[in-house]
Amino acid sequence: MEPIRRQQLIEATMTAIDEVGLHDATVIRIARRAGVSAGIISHYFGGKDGLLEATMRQILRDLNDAIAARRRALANDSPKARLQAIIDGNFDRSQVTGPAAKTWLAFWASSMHKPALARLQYINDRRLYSNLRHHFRRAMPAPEAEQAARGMAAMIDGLWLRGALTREGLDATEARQVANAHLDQLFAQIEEAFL
Amino acid sequence: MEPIRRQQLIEATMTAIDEVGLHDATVIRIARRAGVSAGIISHYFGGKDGLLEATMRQILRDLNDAIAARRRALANDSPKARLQAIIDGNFDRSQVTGPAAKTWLAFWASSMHKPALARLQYINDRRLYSNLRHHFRRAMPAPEAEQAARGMAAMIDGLWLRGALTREGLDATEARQVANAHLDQLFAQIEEAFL
DNA sequence: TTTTATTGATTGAACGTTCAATAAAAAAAT
DNA sequence: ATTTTTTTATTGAACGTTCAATCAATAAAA
Repeated sequence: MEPIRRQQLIEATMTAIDEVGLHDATVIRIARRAGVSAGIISHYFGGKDGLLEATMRQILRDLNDAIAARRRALANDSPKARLQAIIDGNFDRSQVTGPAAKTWLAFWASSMHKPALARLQYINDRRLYSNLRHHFRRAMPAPEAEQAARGMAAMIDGLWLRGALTREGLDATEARQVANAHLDQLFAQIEEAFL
Repeated sequence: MEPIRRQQLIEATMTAIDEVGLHDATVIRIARRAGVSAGIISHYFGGKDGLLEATMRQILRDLNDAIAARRRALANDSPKARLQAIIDGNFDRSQVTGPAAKTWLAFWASSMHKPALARLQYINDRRLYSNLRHHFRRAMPAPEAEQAARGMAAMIDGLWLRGALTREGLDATEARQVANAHLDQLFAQIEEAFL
């Protein structure tokens, strides 16, 4: 029963946050969404905070899985192909649906004052930046690679943030297009520097 | 008295949100910060929501003032110079201090489910995008200009978001450097296309 | 004296958590 | 195979807390 209930409650949490925001996503509302009673949340997650943390972990896991899948599907492992896989993974379907997107943004804001969430947030931020820098580093000098990684990380998060705020949600195709155009520019500039 | 109290309470709101987050920024906490009693908030702002909306308006006004000031200080009005003014204005001092940055991010998340804040948010987003597109449009064809504007807007917001989440706060100098490097690339590519 | 500004105790609503009671399932005993 | 016992899963009312808003009382200013 436990794994089933946990999954149901995590999904209900995302749905509730998508519908009414983190502040109004009460335990009763979440429990009703999942078709159970409020008390069960404390039973399986120790309390509301435990459920919220588990929900954020789920979202981060989904994101990493999406990126890993794209990497595995790669024919070559050129720096540019690897970077494209990271970009595409970040705009993977599981990440851009309303519930996941709004839940993530809610956690982003919340993590500023909740150490447990801040830790998860920090690890994920660093991983995105480190991965980007590592692959840029194979194609350009270190200072340029670091700047490129910072810019690309910001653009990905920014596209994602702006998408979460629009009524229609994020257009993943368009977001990929913008980010990949930027990637093309960075690599076009490298080739030019070698001529 | 009214303008003084309003200003005090708005500043106290940002400080409180910076310290404990939007959720725990209660009227009593804000009032104590401002050195007044809780009841005065309803008296001057009609309630807590009114105070929050006024605080967001203040932040957006400060941002627009910063951008306008940079534009006025401009020697020439070339597209690139105008775009640089927008970038610099977005990382102006008043925007990158802890209180303003965290308050803004808190409102960003909150605006997903509060129509009053969403309206302010939407207007500001559109203005940034429209301004960027307008100036890019003077230097490149429309489709490219739109894509460049989307990418630049995302990068600005992303740098800003990532800065708000780091413990040390946003490094404005570094953020400007990254955004301006991207701008240089966009313009370098234009010149190349004309050769 | 009249108007304006401010207080802070009170009120009612809503929240998360707890826990005794109960239902369902599994195991053991007959 | 049937009954009894034990364990596991779940409920929802009750509890204590916290919040924003209210408003009669008071102080200050005009």
